[in-house]
Formats: sequence, structure tokens, C-alpha cells
Amino acid sequence: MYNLSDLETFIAVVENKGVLAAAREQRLSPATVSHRLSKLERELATVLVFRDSRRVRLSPAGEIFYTRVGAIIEALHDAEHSIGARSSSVSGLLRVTMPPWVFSKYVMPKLNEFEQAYPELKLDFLITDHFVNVVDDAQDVAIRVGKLNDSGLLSRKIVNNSRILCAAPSYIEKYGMPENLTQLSEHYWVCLPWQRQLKLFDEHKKIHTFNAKTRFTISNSDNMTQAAIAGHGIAIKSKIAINEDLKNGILVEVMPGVMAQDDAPVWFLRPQNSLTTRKTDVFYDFMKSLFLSCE
Amino acid sequence: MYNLSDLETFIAVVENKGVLAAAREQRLSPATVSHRLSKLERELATVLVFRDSRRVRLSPAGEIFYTRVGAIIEALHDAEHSIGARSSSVSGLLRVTMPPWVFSKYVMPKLNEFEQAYPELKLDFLITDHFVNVVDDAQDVAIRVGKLNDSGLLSRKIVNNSRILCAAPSYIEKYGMPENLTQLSEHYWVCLPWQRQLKLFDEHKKIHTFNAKTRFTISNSDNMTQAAIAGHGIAIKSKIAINEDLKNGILVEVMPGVMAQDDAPVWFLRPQNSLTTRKTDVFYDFMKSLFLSCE
DNA sequence: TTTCAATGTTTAATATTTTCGAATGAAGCT
DNA sequence: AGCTTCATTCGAAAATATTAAACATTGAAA
Repeated sequence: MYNLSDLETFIAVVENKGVLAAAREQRLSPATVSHRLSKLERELATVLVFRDSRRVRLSPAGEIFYTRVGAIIEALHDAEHSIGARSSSVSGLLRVTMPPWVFSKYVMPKLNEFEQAYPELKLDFLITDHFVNVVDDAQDVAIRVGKLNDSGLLSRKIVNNSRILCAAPSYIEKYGMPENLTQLSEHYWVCLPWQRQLKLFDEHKKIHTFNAKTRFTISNSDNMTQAAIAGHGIAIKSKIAINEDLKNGILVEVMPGVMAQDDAPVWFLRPQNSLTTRKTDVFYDFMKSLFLSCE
Repeated sequence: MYNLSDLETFIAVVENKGVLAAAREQRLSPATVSHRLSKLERELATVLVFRDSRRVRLSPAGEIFYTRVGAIIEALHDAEHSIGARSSSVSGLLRVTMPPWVFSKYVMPKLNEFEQAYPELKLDFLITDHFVNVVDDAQDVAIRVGKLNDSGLLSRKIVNNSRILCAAPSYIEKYGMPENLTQLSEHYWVCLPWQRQLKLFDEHKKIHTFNAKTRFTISNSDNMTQAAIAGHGIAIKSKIAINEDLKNGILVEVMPGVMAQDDAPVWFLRPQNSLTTRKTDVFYDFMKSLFLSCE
């Protein structure tokens, strides 16, 4: 039967695109690599790599096997780590999706530190505000803000957060600071497309629903903040997305406490049935650390 | 570095609760098994099994490692199979959830054949009509009927199907066969709890919503069919769940074509990121074969 | 066309690992 | 204490892995 080392050698051959290069990487003689590879193929009774003396390329079966075995070896390292064995480094690819403001305001500034701590871990960011259908396609982690819909994912709360209304001082100066719902409903809004229906408390804490009056909607939360700062209207924002802008006076809060559904924690989501948890755990710790100051 | 065979021996020791028994199962000498085990522990620098001369028991680390490695070995066999290598049998555990009527009417009668074809595959059935939160907890496969909510699962359609209204002849005799919506709304219904709101076409194909008049609801589709057969009222049923009862005259269809949302195909769902697909593939083929005659 | 350089494979000797029977030890049962 | 049942250790033998060196193939340069 073939060995783990045979599998690892196969991976190395694929990733280094050659027997010689793989041998160098693994500190083995080319003969060994060649031997291991042919043993693997013999025992699987399947050709994994076509090789002529000049090039090496994967067979269709090899393609599939490479993907699978890569994940398996990774899962094994992960299992080793989970029992405290080996000081194996975190490596591989982690696919993460999150809203733009989380990325630009919290992740980006500290990304260097993360890269230095885990140099062998590659990150694929899918940055979008769209809430549905994001994790479907093989994402490892999703950062979500607000109420979770029940999605069969494991969720961990990263930080509490609430949504507030805000606007630029210049806008307020021009249109006045609203004092009640009637006035508020006359104002212009800067919204994400799916935020147009608003649920707000009146002075008796009764919930009113109305549609926001908009000149435009923007489907990216960062750009929408820019629009609010530029004075285009009142915006619904996560508190921790604009706390600095509030402090600097670039934005001011409008009618505090008026939002009916203002609870919008930041969540960390991942599929439950993954064989590898180390990468996601490490990334969770990183995300958690970014929001520590927001508690 | 340790080997695949070391891992497999470890698994065998755990599952046979002893070195000697494991050696017998693997057709090795006890000395070899002992060697392999200690090599594995040495290289992981972790104690996996506490052993005195009488018994063997897993350490906490061993417990974790056992679970992980089991899944990994299985994933590896699966990978081998996926490239057409080896004639490795399908083994392990498959957790399936499905509605009662699918199980009792379609799966049960053919279960023997499946067991004979894949004697090493254990099945865990979670039989329930409840639609939400079922796949959350480590289910491998879910059989669902009706519209799918977007859940991040891979879906394959097993068979087309529609929902119809039906009742027992004895019930119709007593209360009359309804001819229009007004009459229908006066009838008694036998429902699942979440079916009480009905959307029905009137004679102009306009959709009307009303709440079913019920004497009771039952949260199990099989028992609810029994209630309908016993003459307790009109029921909404999947056509393929009661086709035989219709043929035998135990149930009769009521106002064909009146249901507004009658499309209710049977779906096969599974998580996308599983490392093992062979088990689920095999089970999909089985499920598909059960409904062939319904096409 | 010939030659060279780069790459992969084979061969056969060498080194390492694995295996097993037998001996040893440890613990429960009578 | 004596017997039985397991697991481990030992040492020799068997199996497997590794390597250098020779060989083969091919693309490109001369």
C-alpha cells in the first residue's frame, strides 16, 4: 500500500511542476520522487501525471486526486494540531466573505500583522454587502452583520453592534435636524437597495414602517457612507462602522433610539462539517482581536 | 514520518478494543500492531491509548484523533474511488433525514436491497416533517419535498410531484363533495400545523388565501394521512404519497387543480463541502431508483 | 543536422524500516 | 501460587525505500 509520503510527494510534484523541482523542495533525490510517484500510480492503477522528459502535466484523474488529497493532507495536519502534536504551521487557502466596511475599516489596517503571523496561509476575500447566496460556493468563512437567517452554518458572535441613523453636518444644516417621524419621513435617504423599507419607533415606541425617500441607492456599504458624508442624505449605518466619523464630526447621529430593529452584531460563520478547523479558528481569533476596542 | 498503515492500525486498535484483536483483524502479528501504535505515538509526541496488560482505552487526545482520522481515511478511500481506482467498498455512516411518508412508503420496502448491496454502510435515519434546522447538525443527506429555501446545500431533484387535496369517501358522503371555494372553506381539514394557511385558485384562476378549519393538526405526515383515511377531513398531500390510496379508492381527490402552489418535487440535498461524496452518491442513486415508477 | 542542456526513469547497491516468533512482563482469575 | 490473557520487547530476517550513476528523451541552440 502506498504511503503518506507518496501522497505528499505527488502533491509536491504537482505544485512544483516537475520531478526535479519537487525533489529539491522535499530534499530528496529525483530517483526517489520518481519511484514514489510510480508506486502511487501502480497501486491506484491510474495514471496521475503525464510526463515526457520535458514537462509534467496532470491527467484528468490526477487533477481530481490532487484536489482531494490536498484537502486530506491538510485535514490530517489539522487533526495532528488538534491533539497538540507537531508545531505544524497553518497553511493553505482560506476563502472569506465580508462586507466592504468591515474589510476597509477593520481588516485592512491589521492585515499585515496577520500575514506576518501566518505567512503560509493565503486569503481569498470576497468583499460584498450581498447577504444571500454568498457562502454557497465553497467559502470557508463569512462575516455577517445583523440578524442571522437560519442557514445551517456555525455562528460565533464577534462583537455587539447596533444600527443608527446619521447624516453629514452640511446636510443637516441645509435640511434641518428632524425631530419626529413625520419630519424624518420628509428627508432624503442614502440606502443600500435592500434597506429602503424602514421600521422606526414613534414617540410612543410604536413601530411604523415606511419607505425611504431616496435620490439613489448604492449597493456597497463603503460608498454609501461616502455618499452620506458628502451630504446626500440620512443613512442607516452600523455604529462601529462610523464611530470615528461621529467622533470627528464628519457625521452626526440623527434621532437616536428611533430604529426599531437596531441590533446588528457582527457574526463569524463557517460550515460545520469541515475537516479542517485550524485555519478558521486562527482567522476567528484575528477577527475577534480587531473588534476588541469596540466592546 | 508515520504511515497510512499506522493510522489504519490505530483505528483498528480502537475499534477492536485491543492490540491482539486488532492484529487478528488486520492479519498481522500483535508485535507489529504494537510497533505501529508506538511509532504513531512517538511521532505525534502524544499518548493516544492508555494500555495496561489487560485493557486498552483511548486518551482524550486519542479520542479526538480517532474521530478525525476515521473521517480522513474515509475521505481518502473516497478520493481513490473518485478517480476509478480500487474497488473499495462503500462504508461508514450516512446520516439521512426525510419525511415519514417518504420513508414508510418508498424507502422501507426496498431497504433490504440497499443493505445487501452496501453491507458496510450504516444508515442513521432522522424521520421528521419539520422543515427547518434539520440539516444543521451534521446530517449528510436531507430529502425534502416542496419549494427549497435557499440554504447553501447542493440540491438534486429526485422526482417531480404535486400536491393535491383529498379526502376519504366516507367523509365526502357525509359532508358532500365541494364544488367551489366557498363550499371548500366550510369543510374540515386535516393538516400539518404549518399547512393551515391555504392558497387556492377560484374559478377565474385568482388566488385566494384562507385559513383551514381544523379540528386538529398532526405534525407527522403519515399519521395525518391516516386521519384523512379515517374520514376526519380534507388533506393536502403529495400526489406520490397517496397514489395507491387513490387507486384503491381509500381516498378520493377533491377539486383537482385548485391548489395554487402545488409544485412539490422531491429533492436530495447535501452539504457541498464534504470530502466524501461516494456514500451520498450511492444513496442518491438508491433514492432515485425508488421513484422511477412515479415519473 | 548535430550537440547540448535539462529532465525523468531505470538499475543495482545500500540503508532503513517493518515484520514476526519467541521471550518477557503485568494483571486478573481460580 | 499457578494459569490465562494480553501487550511489549528483542533480534534476526524480510521487505521496502533511497540513492548515485547510467540511461533515455526531447527541445533548443549551434
